[in-house]
Amino acid sequence: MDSITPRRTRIQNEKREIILDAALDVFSAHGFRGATIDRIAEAAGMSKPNLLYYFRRKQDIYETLMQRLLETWLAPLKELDDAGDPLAELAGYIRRKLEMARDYPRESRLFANEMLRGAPRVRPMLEGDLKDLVDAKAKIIRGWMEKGTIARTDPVHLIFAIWATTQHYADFDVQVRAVLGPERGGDRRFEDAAAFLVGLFARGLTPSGG
Amino acid sequence: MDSITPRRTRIQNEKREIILDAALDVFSAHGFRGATIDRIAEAAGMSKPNLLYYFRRKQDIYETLMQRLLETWLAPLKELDDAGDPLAELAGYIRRKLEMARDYPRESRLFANEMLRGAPRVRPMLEGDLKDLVDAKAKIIRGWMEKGTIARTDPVHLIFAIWATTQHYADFDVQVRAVLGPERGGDRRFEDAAAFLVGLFARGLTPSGG
DNA sequence: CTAACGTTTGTCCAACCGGTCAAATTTCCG
DNA sequence: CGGAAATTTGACCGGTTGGACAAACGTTAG
Repeated sequence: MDSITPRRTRIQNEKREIILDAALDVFSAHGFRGATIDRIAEAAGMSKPNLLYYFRRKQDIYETLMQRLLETWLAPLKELDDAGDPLAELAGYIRRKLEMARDYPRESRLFANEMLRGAPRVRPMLEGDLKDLVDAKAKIIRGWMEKGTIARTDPVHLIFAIWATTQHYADFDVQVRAVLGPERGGDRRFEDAAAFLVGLFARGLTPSGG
Repeated sequence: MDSITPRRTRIQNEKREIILDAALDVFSAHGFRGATIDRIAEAAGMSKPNLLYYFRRKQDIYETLMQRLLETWLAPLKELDDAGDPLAELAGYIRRKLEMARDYPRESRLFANEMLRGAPRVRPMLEGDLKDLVDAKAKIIRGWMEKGTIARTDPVHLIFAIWATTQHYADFDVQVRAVLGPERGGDRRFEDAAAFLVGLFARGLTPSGG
């Protein structure tokens, strides 16, 4: 990447943050094509040309957003610790991912949308950084399996399952709420999900016999 | 709904199918806004006005598609049988859903996209038919739990987990392939996923003790 | 104060897009 | 065959959208 970091004024830093936050709203709700510069500008409380003064093209906003997203997205997995107790480590990972689904649903949906579209803007990083990280963590998990601390299964598909089940609560939020109904679909739903998922994976990963 | 079924000629039936298939391609790849009538018409091998002769508005195509999708989407869950062996029934359900992710990825992505956008066109049915079906099947699962055949957990979150893990292989296909790499990301991936998921849920649902 | 620089906006434009329409062509059926 | 109905298309239209631009306005350092 470019090593030149453009000098930015105080106002530039502030406004860029405001724009990025507004853009996250709009992009995550409507997708790249569905989001218009006008809407983002309105959400950011400024005129369209003013917004375009800070980001020259719509793509630039989206790419900046995506770049940041990817960093924060991998953070929870990075914390998975070889030295910790396997089941506790995995339970902690599930909880962290679920908290991200709860606290950063916009980011989750933005990411999901990019994947649905075939990851046109981030495929190289999926095959690079992401694959490397997953491989490294899969190795740790495989180590635990070989020691017999957890049941023997496919570590990569296990990671997929954790991603899928946790992100589901952000990406398919409407469906989750609709099916759970007004009571169980309220704030409780993340605690219920955490209890269920931690239980499911714990039992699913407990070594069967000897 | 309208009880009047419009009379259609042979050509109308054929062309409408061609259009719907082309539209499924385009909508599932680009979303509603990202899909243009021109692209759908091109994919269907006809001119734009010709396409609009069969479907007067873009929305009509989308809604027809969505209506059909919902029917086929719920079919696998409907098959869940009270009288069958609980673990075998659930394993069968997982396999069926995974086969759908493999054989109908466009439908899966179209549905995922609709959910991501907040289900603007199908929310009523989520709260109606879908909720009813899930409630009914959750009752069956709860029955099995009370009989002690499977472990006691939340049946609805269990269904969510099955949906999430299976659809993941269609919706996040790019990511799955990228992380698995060229070898394990080939045709094998669905068999590997099936083996992993059936195992995970089987162990996760086996009653712990007495 | 003032010149230079940073910020903001009204106006404009070309491309795109959903949809219309009338005219041309093809299919169907007696 | 022949005419009516169904099908197909080129041309067109109005609205939207991404983005350009220059002029106006604000800020700040010397």
